[in-house]
Order: sequence, then C-alpha cells, then structure tokens
Amino acid sequence: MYSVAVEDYLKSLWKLGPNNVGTKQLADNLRVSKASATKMILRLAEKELVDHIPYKGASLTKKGELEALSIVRKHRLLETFLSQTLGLGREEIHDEAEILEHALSKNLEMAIADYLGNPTRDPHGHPIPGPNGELYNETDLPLCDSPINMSLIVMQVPDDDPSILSWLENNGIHPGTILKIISRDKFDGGLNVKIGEVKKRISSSIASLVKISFEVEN
Amino acid sequence: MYSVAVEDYLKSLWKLGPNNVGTKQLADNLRVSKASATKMILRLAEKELVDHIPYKGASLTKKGELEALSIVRKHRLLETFLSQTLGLGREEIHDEAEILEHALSKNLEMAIADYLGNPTRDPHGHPIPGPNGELYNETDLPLCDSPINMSLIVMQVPDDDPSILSWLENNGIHPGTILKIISRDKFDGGLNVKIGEVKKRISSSIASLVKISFEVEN
DNA sequence: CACTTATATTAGCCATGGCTAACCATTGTA
DNA sequence: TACAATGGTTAGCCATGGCTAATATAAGTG
Repeated sequence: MYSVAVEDYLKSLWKLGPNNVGTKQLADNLRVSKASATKMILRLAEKELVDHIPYKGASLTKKGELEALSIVRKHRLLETFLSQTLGLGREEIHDEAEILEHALSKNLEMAIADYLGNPTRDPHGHPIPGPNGELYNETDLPLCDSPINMSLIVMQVPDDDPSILSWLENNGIHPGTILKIISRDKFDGGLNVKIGEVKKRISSSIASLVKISFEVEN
Repeated sequence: MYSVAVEDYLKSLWKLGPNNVGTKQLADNLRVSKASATKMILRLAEKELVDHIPYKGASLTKKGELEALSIVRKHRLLETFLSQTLGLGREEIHDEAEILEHALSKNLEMAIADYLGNPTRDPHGHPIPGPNGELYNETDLPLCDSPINMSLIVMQVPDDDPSILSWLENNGIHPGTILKIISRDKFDGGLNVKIGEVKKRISSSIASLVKISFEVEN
C-alpha cells in the first residue's frame, strides 16, 4: 500500500500524462512547492513508479500507471456509488471521492463495482478503468473541436470544478445531452449551440472540457 | 481536522475510558510502543484533548470526548451503511469502517445518516452517537452477569474480532436473538443457554462481550 | 524498609512530506 | 553570443509519528 501523498502524485502524473510531466506543472497541479515535487519524484523513481530525467521531467512506468489507474478506478466508482445510493449531485461527489479513494480497500472496491453492475462510466461520463487497469471509451472528442451542424451527444463533463459543473448543469448540459453546434466564434472560439430548440453560447474554455461522441441514429 | 493517528488515539481512549487510561494499556490497544503513546498523550494534552497526570494516566477532556464520539459515530454509521447497501457481513464491516471513518466528511456523514433514517444502533447493536455526541442505549448488561432463566434479548455483539463474531453468527447469536441462561459453570463462569429449543455453551470470555436487555413482554 | 517488577518518561534516531532560500540548467531573445 | 526568465534541483529546516535504549517512578513483596 502506498501513502495518500504518493497516490496523489501518481494520479496527477496520470492526469497530466502520457508524455513527460515537468516538475512545475506537477507542483502546480498538486499545489505544493517545486522542491516538494522534486523530492517526491526522486522517491517515486526509487520505487520504480516513474522514470525521471533530471531537468526534463518524469513519466509513469507501467507499474506507476497501473497504480494510478487503480486510484482513478476507485475515484470513479466512488463517485458513481455516492451518486446512486445517496443521490448526491455531480458537483458534490468529486471532493468526497478525492478523499475516500485513498481509504477504499480492494475488497470494498469489488463489492461496490459489483453492486453497481460494473459500470464503465461515472456520473461525469468519464470511463472507469477495469480492475486491472483496462481503459475503453477513449474516443470521445472535445466539444470545441467538433464539427458544425451534426447531432452530438455529450459524453463527459469535467469532474473537478463545481462552478463549471453548476453552469453546465443549469444550462442542461450533462452526459446524455444531445446538441448541435450552430456556429463558432472566429475570434474567441466560443460556440453557439442548440439544445432541443434552445440556443446557448458556450465559451471556448468550457467547450474544451466537454467531450462528445456522434449521436447514433437508429 | 485531526490526523488519522490523533483520531485513533482519541477513539482508543474513549473505548478504554471513562476513567484514567494508563500509557501501557493505550499503547497495547493501538499496537504501538509505550514511548509513542507517551509522546502522543503529551501532544493531545497540548491540544487540550486529554488531561494528563504524569505516571498516572490520561483521560479525555470534554473536547476530546466529543471528537472521539464523532469518530465512533462515523464508524458505526459506516458499518450500518456498508451492511445495508452492499450486504456485507457483520464480520467484514469493522475493518473497512476502521479506515473509512477517517475519510468521511461531516457532509457525507449527514447524508448517510439521513439515508439510513438516523439509526440509533449499528449492525452489532452498538449505539450510534448523535451528531452532537448524544449517546443513549447505555443500559445493556453483559450476558455473563445476567440472571438465570429469564428471557433475554441480545442487544450488542463485539465488532472488532471476526473470529468471535463468526462463532456467534454460526451459533445463531446476533442482535435480536432471544435466549435464556439455564446454568452457569461454577468453575470457569461458562454459560449454558437455550436459544429456542437448542442448547449451547458460551465461554465466559465471549459472554462478557455480548450485551443483553430483558425481553419486553407485550 | 529495601528490593524487584511493572509502568512511564526522556533522549535520540528514522522516514515521510511539507516549506524557503539558494543555486544550477535550459531556453528564448536581444 | 550574452543574459534574463523560467524551470529544476539541492540544502537545510520543521512537524508528525513511529522506534529503541536508558532512566525514572510507582507498586508489590519479602
């Protein structure tokens, strides 16, 4: 078993990956000093969880990646579980899961996955890695890069920013929402979209965090 | 928020209380050295969580007791929640709750209590403290001290020893079981009991861990 | 009362994981 | 090419929470 801090570093590296991650980027992501990040990277390299090239950056080894995926799995299963059983909203579950993920045994993880019917997406639409780190559903596209005038289905919304999430929720955008891009602002990249008959404007920064798939016609 | 270690010390002190608890007793309970226990007791005294009389022992202050009760509440709510939602057995839930209790926010605690209908007993029959540390159900008696030939209802079984718990479970003894003491062994204090029409022998060590109340005739 | 035994404390070490301050390396631009 | 600026590392400090070994106190016994 690894400590909470080690697990947090691995998870951050995974989220920032798959390429080499710089010390500053990692430090900023975890809100610690660069020195702390360097120290931890050296320790992770010692444990063969990352490869580290001094002054160049670090990247997860296979072993480190599996460990990171295990935490991500626990996080997303917990979000799903809390949402299903307690009816907590998409904005609330992230912070709780962020803490609980480090306290979830393999046994409980399995019991929860079983209870939920081994889901492959969490309430934000993010893919849930399998018990051995298998990841599917990697084909979703950022909304900001999607084609105009096609029927798109929202697959993923971000999970870690309650304010963005509330905005999306209030505007009827969550996994499963069907929308069309009508036009794209040439200057700031913002999108004009149509949800049902309602028109909305989505800023480019938010649109880059929403992922879509093409609606299956049947 | 206090650290996991601090919370564990407070919980142990509460379980071993309410009188002064010796350093060795505490150290044994937490499986740490006496030196570690002494050091922590000094720190807890610093934070005004315990009163410490050197070479005499420590006892929780009101502040420390409330903190301990908060952890106990989380523990017992979690046991109840895991049992209800995931159907985990009485033998499994303790160890999981032991870890999760430190990662449960006040918010989630409330959501779980609400979901469960604010229960006052966990699956082992232990009373669940209220959100502000209120404790009722303190009148249950140890089975070993109970009178012969009266209809007794099992209220509490121990929560922290899976082997004892399995034995009890296999012999049909859990919260709600109704039994009578037929006779008590004069030499070792073991009990001969009748559950329904079935006779069982319960060792005095186990009987001291089972608590009963008198069956209400109605 | 003296002496043994059990219990408690202190001193000092270690690992973890933060931090600041100071010092290196890399990069981009004048 | 020189020299900021940015990014990365090192040194050295701190708190937490373990540990052992040595010492101090309390309690029980001849």
